[in-house]
Amino acid sequence: MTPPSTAPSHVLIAKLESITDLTPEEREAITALPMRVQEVLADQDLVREGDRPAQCTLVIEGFACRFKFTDKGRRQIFAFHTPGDMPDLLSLHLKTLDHSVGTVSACRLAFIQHEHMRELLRRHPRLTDAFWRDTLIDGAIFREWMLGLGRHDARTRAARFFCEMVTRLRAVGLERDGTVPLPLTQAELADALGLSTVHVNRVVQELRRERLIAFEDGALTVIDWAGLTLAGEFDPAYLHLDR
Amino acid sequence: MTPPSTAPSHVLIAKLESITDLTPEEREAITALPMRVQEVLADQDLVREGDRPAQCTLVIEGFACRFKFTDKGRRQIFAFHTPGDMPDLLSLHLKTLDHSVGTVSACRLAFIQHEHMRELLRRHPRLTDAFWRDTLIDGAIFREWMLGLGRHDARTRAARFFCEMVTRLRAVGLERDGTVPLPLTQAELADALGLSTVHVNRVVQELRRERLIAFEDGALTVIDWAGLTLAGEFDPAYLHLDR
DNA sequence: GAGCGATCTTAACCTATGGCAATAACATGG
DNA sequence: CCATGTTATTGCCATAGGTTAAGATCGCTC
Repeated sequence: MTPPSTAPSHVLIAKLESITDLTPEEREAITALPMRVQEVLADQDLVREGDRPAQCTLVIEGFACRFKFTDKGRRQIFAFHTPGDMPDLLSLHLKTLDHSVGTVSACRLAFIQHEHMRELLRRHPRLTDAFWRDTLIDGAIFREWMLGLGRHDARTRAARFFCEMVTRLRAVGLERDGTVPLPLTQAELADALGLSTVHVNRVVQELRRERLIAFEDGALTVIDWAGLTLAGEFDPAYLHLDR
Repeated sequence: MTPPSTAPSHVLIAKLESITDLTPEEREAITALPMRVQEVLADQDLVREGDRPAQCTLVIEGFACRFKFTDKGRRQIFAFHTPGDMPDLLSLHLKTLDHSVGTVSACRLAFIQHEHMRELLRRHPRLTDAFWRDTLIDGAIFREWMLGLGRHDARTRAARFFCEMVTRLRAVGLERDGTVPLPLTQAELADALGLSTVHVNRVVQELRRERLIAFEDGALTVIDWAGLTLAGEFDPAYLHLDR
């Protein structure tokens, strides 16, 4: 992992500043937030459906996801979370979690007690708005995935997913010369796209064959952005990266 | 339509009290909220994707929905909204709408200027939490629909949808001896469930034949709640009706 | 009460995607 | 270097659900 040189709150500030603006005092208040930092291996559950957490999780490094199982054991992944995201921020207002949160890759995480979050928001109403806005964008992403799950075919769904991830990762500064970290297996992709692993494989290969993307070794490179956005009918408006 | 005897804010208070508790002052502040009431016919767009509304909509009577079209003209409905709901509350923090809102049936609506909402929330931080919580429950419902769209077959999806609507409408007092208003065409149902109208018809008839529901004339009656929840793998936890 | 539009229903046929199973390609640890 | 586990790939066949189109119903309106 990278050296712990960066304060854990930096990624959070960067994330918030990708969707809103912060005053120096607000940045300072966030930096002063008490956090417990911890390294977690890949594929670990952080909180489970039905839990009543007393703290929020902040992703500092690595990928996390939110998911739920069908009674028959089929999994749907609702969201992937990247550095700066708080996958269970909603636990602040929804006492018992209606889905699970887990790591996808090895992660460095920070845990923030609810009481500290509440204190921060009480003192800084504009931060309340910022975090609220963040959860609303979360919801906008859900809707966009719903549109895909309900009305787009497999290829379109995959293409738009790749578009979204590139756009989001770019917004928090994780793009390096056209390449973005995306440490997902095809099985995880399948659970997110509502497809079988076999069909994900077919579709990913199709996108590769069409020279739209390269996706290997946990990294995604867009070869043909115009082509990919066209294939995915992608319009980033729903990400509300207004800045 | 029913006589305008009830103040428009009453449904909003009832809705909020189904998910949180309010003090007398808070109820009063909501009642004092300036609203413009208006009747709207069925199938009218209220706001469209890309709009930048300066007001929020409150459903007083009737059904509204939120939706978006694919480039190829296929529609996905994200949510149905019932009396007490504010389908575009999110416009308070997301300047430009990423989806449209329209009426499903004829509706009585109230419009509240953003500035008045902001003023209310500034004065009553606990109401901020309540409305935030409401948008989070909104998100929880999206996730549940995603699980259905991605991982449940058509019959299960339909059954769980009917379970959800009954539960929600019951929570705001719209159930009358086992029957609930549900003025949706099968085409609208199809757009919500991510199916074709033909297949919705097949599945609805199946649920009727199994004597689980009656669904006609804009009303839904559950004949066999145990059977329906089983068919839909329905667990109302995600609705967070904790009260 | 004839005509019209919306909705629902049924049928016949078609296709995108799923399920299963075998194989390949790597990593990892001993 | 071998054994093992995970992930990716390929092929074959099965099926849920889509598509198209033709009625059937049921208000409405003129």
